[in-house]
Amino acid sequence: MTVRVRLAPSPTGPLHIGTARTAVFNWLYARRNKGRFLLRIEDTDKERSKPEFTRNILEGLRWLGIDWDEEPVVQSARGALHRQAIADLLASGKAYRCYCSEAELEAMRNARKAAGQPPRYDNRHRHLTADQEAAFQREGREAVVRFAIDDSEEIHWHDLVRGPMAWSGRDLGGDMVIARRCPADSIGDPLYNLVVVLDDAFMDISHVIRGEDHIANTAKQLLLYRALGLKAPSFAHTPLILNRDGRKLSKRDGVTSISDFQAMGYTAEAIGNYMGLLGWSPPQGMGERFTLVEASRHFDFDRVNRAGARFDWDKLNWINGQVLHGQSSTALRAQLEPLWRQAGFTLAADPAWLDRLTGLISPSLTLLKDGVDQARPFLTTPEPDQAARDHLASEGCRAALRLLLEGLPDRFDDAAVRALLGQVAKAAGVSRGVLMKGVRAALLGSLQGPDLMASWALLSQRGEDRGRLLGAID
RNA sequence: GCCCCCAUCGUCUAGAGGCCUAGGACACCUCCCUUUCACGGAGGCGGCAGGGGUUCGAAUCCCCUUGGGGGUACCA
Repeated sequence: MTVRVRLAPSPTGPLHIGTARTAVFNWLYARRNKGRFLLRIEDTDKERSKPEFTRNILEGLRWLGIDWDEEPVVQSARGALHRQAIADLLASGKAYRCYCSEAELEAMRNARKAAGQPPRYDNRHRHLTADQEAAFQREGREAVVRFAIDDSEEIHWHDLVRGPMAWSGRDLGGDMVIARRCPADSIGDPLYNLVVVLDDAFMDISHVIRGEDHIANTAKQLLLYRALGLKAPSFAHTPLILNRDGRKLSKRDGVTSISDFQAMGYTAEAIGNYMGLLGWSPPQGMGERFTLVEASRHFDFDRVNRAGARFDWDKLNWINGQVLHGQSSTALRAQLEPLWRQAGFTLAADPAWLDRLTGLISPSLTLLKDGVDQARPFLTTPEPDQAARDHLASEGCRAALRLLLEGLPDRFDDAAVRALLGQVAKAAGVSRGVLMKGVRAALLGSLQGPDLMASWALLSQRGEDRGRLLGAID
């Protein structure tokens, strides 16, 4: 059987990390099984759906390296088909019109709650006589369409992640609404559970891979598949991504959209790697660092965990650092350059020099944007911070720098400069450490940073060292 | 309330009855490298929620308890 999976985001917000992780699992499964990964834009919530969100979602997926194999299906374009299916269900008696008002339903729920029973619809309009219906219509009452669910119904499926699953019809909340309220002579907007079934069948989806928050929906949808005479796909319910408090990660948890992570300087590779690690574990010997393409050679549900996974910034940061550190200076420089320009740095014409600078600061990067602050003292004239100023003002420091300047060779030479450093420290009566720190303060305006000799060499190549040393002593 | 799911170091996880004195990664701590900060290297701290079974033997199987999560929409 050909594997056909899909991601069905609703464009009511930017691509969310949870949706992206679902996308990753679907994509991984499709690629692993030489199947197809499809997209369906669920834009039937007209109020909240926005084209810019669709764009954001598509761009985010592309950025992550998640490609799709067919033109995305747009759900709103299939409304007529959905309504026809509802009409058929109505005609066959599997669905019916319910004329209950919001207030009635509300009262029903409250009464059951008060009686210590689960709130649910009591199916009171399931068997209305023609006279009763006519009476409601004369009153001008609008109706929703409900799909009948018998209490005696026992629903079973084999979940690819969780194994055998069972659900009872009586726990589904009563006959389910499949079309919104509207005048009783027509059919209102088709609702989620019905539409998903219709569209998944239309797209010939073989495996539905989604978060475990959909488990109850699966029970309802299975009933719909049967009523509609459609073949049900296999289901895999993945664990949820949890926030710091162990609850389902939501938009309210701060940074949760892929575009935000991107803007913060996370690499697509790191995000993909980390999402692959949340809920799935690579086979022994594979290690924790992998690209999605690598993971796609091994992905299977037997290594998908059942418990939710807490989102851990520390781990993500570590992975991102690893990705950055593993990049060639040239590749990294290419990504840094736009950020440097954005920061207003004037870049040297010599890309080789920028490559060397990148190589120097690379190990201290966690996020791409860290490269801005790290490169700043090299690409602009630094303003010494308090600690640097204090050190320069310390006993004998400036005198030693003056002495150093006098002996500095025209052409920077590592060995010669090291030797000179020793001589000068001795002559000036300061420790080598004090001198070195002084040089660092003068050159870079800070007491901490990358390797001093390498930094110095870099600056001297741009003819920047002498002036900075001079500037520090007067 | 009701239904469902889940349960190994602080976090992510390995573990499919003896290989477990429970392994790895992140975080944390110590040391090494180093003028400094990082990076890197070497160590360390730290866990099978509890109770019953089953078995010669249980982190692994079963039951109960506890805890956590999800769902209970005329959203998706």
